[in-house]
Amino acid sequence: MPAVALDIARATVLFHALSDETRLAVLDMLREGERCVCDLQGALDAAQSRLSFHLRVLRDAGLVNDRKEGRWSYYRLNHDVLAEVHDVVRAIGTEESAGRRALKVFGKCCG
Amino acid sequence: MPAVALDIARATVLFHALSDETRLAVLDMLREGERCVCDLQGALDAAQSRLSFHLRVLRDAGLVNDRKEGRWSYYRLNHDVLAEVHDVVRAIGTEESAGRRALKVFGKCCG
DNA sequence: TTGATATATCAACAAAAGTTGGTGTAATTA
DNA sequence: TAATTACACCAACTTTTGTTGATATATCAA
Repeated sequence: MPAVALDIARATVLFHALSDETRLAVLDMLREGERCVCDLQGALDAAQSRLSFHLRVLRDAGLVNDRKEGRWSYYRLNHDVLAEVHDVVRAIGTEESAGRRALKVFGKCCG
Repeated sequence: MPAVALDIARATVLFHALSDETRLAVLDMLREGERCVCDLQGALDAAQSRLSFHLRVLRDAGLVNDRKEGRWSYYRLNHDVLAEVHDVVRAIGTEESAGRRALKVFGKCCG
């Protein structure tokens, strides 16, 4: 019996959003902070509609938030949802044995 | 400049392997320990070739290891690779600012 | 040896995801 | 106001993934 139940449907959406090179490149850029679409476009050399498509996937999964200012849209990481992903991964590596939690990994960094 | 460089190609493979309900259900079962394919098949009610396909995706990504014994194949989680995923997620949520690492999240569980 | 079981793999097909080029709209500048 | 910019969204198409049913192989049991 798992220590923490996995919400498999939700996890699938999150991991799917993370499973594309363009989207990961976007997230990688957003590590440094908020960016407008035009910046991302320039840096990633992706066609505008393509980038827009990927940003929507990220936004729908909740991994990024956006904000409109004038004619620009600014995107930024949603750290809460990144933390959610983090927890999901941790849950997969955790089992319940003999009635109490046993961490199989992550000992170095997680309580 | 990111605190930890992301290996985007590798991360894509890992997240892709995690982005399917059947595969996550398999991993969820393996949290409790090693299982033979027949057990997984019974529990997940998946056609044999379908399950075999998904196990291969997981194995190719390194998320599970397998072992053959008689006519059974046993699969188990590869905790090292789960830890790798964990680190990737953590890296995405981490930025470098003013020359030193700044964790934006994960404060509760990670150093 | 014959037959059954466990599982991998393959080819054909179906479904989902990603790309491209175009259109629409709001904001901005000339 | 007219032209331009930033961006979302759509339809058609391409590519990638996943499913199904069949076949192949190894092991084990009778």
